[in-house]
Amino acid sequence: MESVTIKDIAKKCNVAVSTVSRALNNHPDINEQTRQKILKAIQELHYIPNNSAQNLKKTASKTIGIVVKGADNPLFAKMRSILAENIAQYDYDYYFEYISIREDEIRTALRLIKEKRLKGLIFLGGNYDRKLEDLQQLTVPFVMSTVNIQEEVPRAAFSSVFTDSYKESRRMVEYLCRKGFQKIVIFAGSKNDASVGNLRLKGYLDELAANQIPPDENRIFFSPDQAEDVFTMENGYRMAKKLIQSGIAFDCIYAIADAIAIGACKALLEKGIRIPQECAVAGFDGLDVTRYYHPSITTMRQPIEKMAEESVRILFSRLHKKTENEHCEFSCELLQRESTNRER
Amino acid sequence: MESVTIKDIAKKCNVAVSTVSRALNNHPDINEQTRQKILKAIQELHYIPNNSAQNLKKTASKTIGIVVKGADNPLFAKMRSILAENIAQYDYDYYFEYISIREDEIRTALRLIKEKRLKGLIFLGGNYDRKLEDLQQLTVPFVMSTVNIQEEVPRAAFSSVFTDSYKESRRMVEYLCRKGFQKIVIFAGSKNDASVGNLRLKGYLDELAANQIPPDENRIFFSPDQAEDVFTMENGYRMAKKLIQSGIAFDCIYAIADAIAIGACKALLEKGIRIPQECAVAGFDGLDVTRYYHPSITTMRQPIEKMAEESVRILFSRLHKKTENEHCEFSCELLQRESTNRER
DNA sequence: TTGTACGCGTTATCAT
DNA sequence: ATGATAACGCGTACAA
Repeated sequence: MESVTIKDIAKKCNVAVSTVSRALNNHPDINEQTRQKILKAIQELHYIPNNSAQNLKKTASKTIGIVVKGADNPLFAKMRSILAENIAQYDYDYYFEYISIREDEIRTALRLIKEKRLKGLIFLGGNYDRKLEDLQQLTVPFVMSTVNIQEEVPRAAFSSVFTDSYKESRRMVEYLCRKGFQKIVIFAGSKNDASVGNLRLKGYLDELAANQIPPDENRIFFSPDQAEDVFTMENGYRMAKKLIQSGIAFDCIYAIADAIAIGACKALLEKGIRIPQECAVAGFDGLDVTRYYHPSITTMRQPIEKMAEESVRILFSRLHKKTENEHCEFSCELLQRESTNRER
Repeated sequence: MESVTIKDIAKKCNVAVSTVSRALNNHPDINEQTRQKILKAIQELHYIPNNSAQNLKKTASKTIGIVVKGADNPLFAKMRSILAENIAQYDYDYYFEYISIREDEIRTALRLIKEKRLKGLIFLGGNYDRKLEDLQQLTVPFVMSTVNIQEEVPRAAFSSVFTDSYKESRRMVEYLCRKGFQKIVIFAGSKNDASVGNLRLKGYLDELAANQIPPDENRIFFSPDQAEDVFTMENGYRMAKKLIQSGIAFDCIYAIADAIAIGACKALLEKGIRIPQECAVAGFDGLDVTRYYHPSITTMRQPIEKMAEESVRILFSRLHKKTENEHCEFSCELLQRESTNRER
């Protein structure tokens, strides 16, 4: 049970703990022989430094923390590796912390700053209704990546990298209208959604209005209230079943997320409803699988690779050059695929 | 920069640090008034305990560590929540650590045991060629979940929850043979694979032999050597393209992972090759998306929910009842879907 | 080049 | 009920 500490190494080698510490941290002023002796002892006793003690002692570290909210979001899996690569290029370490949708990312961040002596932070995902007060507690530079922050919060209080969910949603609906679809059903998030789901719905409504298509409550399908189950294929599948049963007329389904779109496709195809001839389908986010589905699915791709790179760039610009907070908006890429490819 | 510590709280409240500590940790012997006063100060100053210091001081904790190797493996995403729920039922905390394929999970575990004063460990993913010596370093009970350990290692040295990749692979191939497929191509892992990929390939070869089908080197397609890119749709897509171009005759593709199967399906469908009429497709693991693909994809589903539950059960049996190491094998469920549903 | 001693923030063990 | 203090494992300033 009792694990081997730096003292055990020191004792075994007949040196002081400080000498062991020097050997560990590659200090220059140490005899090569004693260093080798110590390294050997470390090997033999399977010594591993206690990171808690290290962090407690250290007054600073070259570490960037990344708080990921929603570990199962497939978008974030890709960003992870890119963030890691880019941060490593600055000769910094990084530390990922995954939290669930229910946890408070600011609180998590505060804990990490203390615990790991972080130099900076990157947030992936999270709520867009943060208060200024919350943000001001953060004592190190940080970048909100793929998060929409409420407009009331002064932009000088934080950096961000984002896409405009509302605008891009309008773009998608504008494209669908241009394609000639008249009866576009939306598979939205839950009614109490305070995040991208709501913004995308708003974009849908406004763009329909702009195209002189009167809004129809029957064509809005809300997800169940459990936030966990919204971005799933099963959810899309169920909503499409309900739609088909309802008898409501439709020629296109616009899902606010790709997973929902895939579930919808399956329900349609099962019923022998052809895509896009009888019903088109469009998703959102640009998951890889939309390309490999058959038919391939039209989607609005978020440039997550570039967004990850830019997040790191902004953070280190703040860190090294003491620059002000920056905000960088990225445009989505409309990927026109088979699922909406119908001649007018 | 200077964060608020327990001393600051003590000073503000005119009490000793030990009193603050008592308030924090719900000690019984403390005046309710002073407790309230302290709690209020904590709120106001936004105090958060330094977890490193806590862990350093604590001699024990009620925490289970979970080392996840391969964060992007979609299988593990689901197990996460189930593990969390089950551990919480025992009134224990849990701590997830995600590591890449290249990192050493034993080393990570050793570090965590010290750092977090872990009571037990669960491993998700990881190599199956661990040595006894490695395992013996672990000073707390642990369960290898969804990992295959080399057979030379004495079973008394560890607990495990697993499916038999070799056997289940044979079952899949046996099913495909029974369905009457004669020219089954396998999309395998990389040539130097030392894990499930290799075992599934072996199962394929042996089962073909058992069905008097002579092995054909041309029907074995290896993935490129970069381990990162094996379990991807793109990999399956490319392999299928190569297969089609090669002119090799085939009536079925068996992919050692669902993602690979999906990529393969797309390549076939793009070329107008009908599934399963002209070529059947089968995957492995039981990802949700196989059900929603069109055609739905036959796969061998790992009962990950039950496996997660059992892992926790075994661990706490070891912890509480001091039981010996256990090994629990789970059977996969063959999900017969449209992609192989052809009349003989 | 190496050893001694202090402090990081917290909890536990004594006193009071 | 509360306060003073040692100890957790490590890094570092300073002394030797």
